[in-house]
Parts: sequence; structure tokens; C-alpha cells
Amino acid sequence: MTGEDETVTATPDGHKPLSHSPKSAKKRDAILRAATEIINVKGYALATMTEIAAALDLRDAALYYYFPNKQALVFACHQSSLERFERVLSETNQDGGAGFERLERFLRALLVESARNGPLLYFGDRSYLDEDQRDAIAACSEHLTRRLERIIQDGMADGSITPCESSLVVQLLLGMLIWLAKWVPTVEGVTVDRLMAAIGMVGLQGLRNDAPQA
Amino acid sequence: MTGEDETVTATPDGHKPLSHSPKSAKKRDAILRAATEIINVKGYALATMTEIAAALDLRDAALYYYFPNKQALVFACHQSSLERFERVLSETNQDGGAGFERLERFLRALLVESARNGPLLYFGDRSYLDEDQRDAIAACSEHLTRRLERIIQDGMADGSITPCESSLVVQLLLGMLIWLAKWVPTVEGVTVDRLMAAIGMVGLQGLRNDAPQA
DNA sequence: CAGATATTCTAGAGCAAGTTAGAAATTTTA
DNA sequence: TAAAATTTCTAACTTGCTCTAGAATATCTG
Repeated sequence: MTGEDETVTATPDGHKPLSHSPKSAKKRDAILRAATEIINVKGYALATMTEIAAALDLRDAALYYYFPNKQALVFACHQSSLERFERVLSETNQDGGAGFERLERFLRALLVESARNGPLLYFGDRSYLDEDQRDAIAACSEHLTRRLERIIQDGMADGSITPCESSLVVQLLLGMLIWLAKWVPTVEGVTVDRLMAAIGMVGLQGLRNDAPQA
Repeated sequence: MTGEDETVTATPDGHKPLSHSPKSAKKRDAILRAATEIINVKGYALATMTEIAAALDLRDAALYYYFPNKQALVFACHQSSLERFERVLSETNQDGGAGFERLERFLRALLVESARNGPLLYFGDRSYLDEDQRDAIAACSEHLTRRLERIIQDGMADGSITPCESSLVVQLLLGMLIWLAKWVPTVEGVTVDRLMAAIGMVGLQGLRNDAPQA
């Protein structure tokens, strides 16, 4: 009803993305991935078009063949990350189980997904976007946050999670993930298993209500 | 030996900070506090001199009376935050106790300090600084990280903390704090006690080795 | 291979933000 | 209150980055 049918393959605006060859979409994704990684580390403004392009052996101007401007590029990064987040959340949620198990599965699945397809774009500040874009992302991102809170509340209801303020706990968990996205690329030899072990220690065991310790 | 005596009250370089009236230092700190808050939210580049100045009802040019340039201003923010972090860490460490208790005391004390004197400047990326500045901050920040790791290792040794990879755990805890510095200013009514309760749940109980649950 | 289409490049315009110089305004001191 | 010192402002300069226009190269198709 709000006129948001962005399920079409490409943006049907009056913009630049001229045609849509088969390869074009792949390169577009590659740009998003490179941009996301750089933006996660340096932030929006310091992640220059030149640097993003250089990561793919291109000149800055080439990016404007795929995106009308930097804003749109980064907005697409946000969208892509939210979709990936959503997909992982839905998948791990539909397998059922107690709240604690669903939360644990989700965190692991998100780490695996990120290790495979590159980090998600996590960012609190979006002042560089248009108000429409900001609103769209805020709505989507709050929706996802609520779904996570719901999982924790489910866990409290089914007894698998210790009573707590679900909204705060979700933010703390997100904080760990956000920082990981910035931090992991800078170190070597960190595996999903080791990360998950640490998260299980720091971010999960405290929430567990069943067995005291492993 | 490396020529780093920055313990002097003011930078004795050939720079701008002309004289040093009693009030001057206070305003300098106020600038650092405002800048830290804005930078934490928007990042280095998007935190314009104009916006930082506006937070104190000033024009951008007025900032150059206190700092030679933006780089120096933000470097001072980093220094100030590292000093505050260090002070809190030392204070909570010298009171003794098991590793777990020291860690818990530290986190709470840091939250209290931040609530009182404004957030700390947490940032992974420092590409906007000179190499010297970057190195200085990296050295100091790694030193602090190691001290935190040490606390966790002590806790594992004295039995108060469950065996884990201390370096990863420290990063996860820092991730929570970093995100809090960005996130807390955007919400209302969040108290230190509630935050600490959530952190105790998410970030500490899982590490505890003594009593299973509260 | 030739023509068409898709992709990237070079060169430069325009703009936003950092910075500077010197003039005003404020505060301090005598 | 007057002179000196401190603090802030206005206005303009400079730089780096986004973005555009059009040419050049690569890729695809018959």
C-alpha cells in the first residue's frame, strides 16, 4: 500500500542502471560486498568511492554505472544486509525449539553466513541518507530487533532463558556482533567455532536457565 | 627514550594554544566531551567542526583557538578516553578480589564514569590520524586490552571464571561497551543499574564459575 | 569480422568541509 | 574606565571527494 515493490530485479527508477546483463547483477553484488566491508571499518564518509572501486580494480567513475550515487550504493548495502539478516533469522526460527536454542542457532548461523558472504553492514548512524531511506531502514531494522526480543521473551516463557530485559539484552548481543564485524577482519585465524565458543561463554550461558554450566 | 613526554599540562609544540587561562582548560574539556559524543555517533568525517562547535554555541573557527586542527582535536579525544579507561581500570583493580569480581566492578565503574563524564571514544578505525598518533593510541589501547585479558586469566586461575579464550572474550565485552556508547544516547531512561543487570546477564553470568545462577 | 551493446576510463566541474587571517567582541587587570 | 589579554567571529582560501560528460575499450551477436 505504501508503494514499495522493490522485489523487482532492478530499480525501475529513471536512474542509471541502463540494462541488466547476467553478469551485471553479480558485479553489483561484488560492489556491495566490498563497500560493506570498507564502510564497516572506516564509516560512510571515509569510505571513498575511489577506495571502494579500487577494491575491485576499478576507477570511481565505474561505480556510477551500477548506482546513481554513493547514497544509493550504501542504501543498497543496508538493504542487502537487512535481507540477509532477515533470511538467517527466519531460517533458524522456523526450525522450532526453545527460545534459548533458537537464539543460539541464530547467532551461529549469522556468523557462518557472514564468514561466507562477507560482513553485514551494521550502523547506528544513518544521517547521510535521505529521510525516506532512513525511515525505511529504521522500520525494517526495528522489526528485526523486535523479532529477536520475541525470541528471548519466548525463552523466558518456556523457561529456557533467565528473566531479563529483552530489549537491553538484544542490544548487547547486537553490540557484540557489530563489533565483531569491525574487528574480525583485522585479525587472522579466528574461526566461527572459536567465536561461537566465546559468544556462548559471554553472550549465552548467562541467559541459560536450564543446566547451570556445561 | 622515544621522546614522548606528554605529561606536560599543555602541548609545548609550536602550535596554537596561545596562553592557558584557568577557564581555557575547562572549555577544552567541554569541547572534547562534545566532540567525543558526536564522533561516537556519526564517525570522524561526518562529525564536522561546525557541528562540534555548534554543540557549544560556537562557530567552527573558534575551535582552532584550542586545537591546531581536527586531527589534533580527535587525537586529544582518544587520549582523554584512554586515560579515563585506564584510571577506572586501575582503581577497580587495586581493590583486589577474584578475577570475576574485579571484572564486574570494572564494568560497573566504567558505566558510572561514562554516565557522569560523557561517553568514551571507542573506535577501531583510526586511518584519519598520523602514523605516530595511530601508533601511540594502538600501543596504549593494546596495553589496556591486555590488562583486561589478564583479569580474565586471573579469574580462570583462581577459579572464579570459566575457562575461555580471554582475548576473544575481552573483545566481545568491549563490543558491548562500544555499542552502548553509540546506542544509549539515543534512548531515554536507561540507568546504569538496568544496563549492569543486562550486562550481568549477558556478559558476566556465563563467565561465572562459582554459583550457578543468582 | 562488423555492428551493437555493455563496461570502464579520462578529465574536469562543483561542492562541502577544514583551515587561515585578521577584525570584533568579551573579559581581565590595574 | 582604559589598556591588555583572551576569546570568538566573519569572510575567504584550499583541498579532497562526489559526480558528469563523453571518449575509449571490451564483450557479445549474427
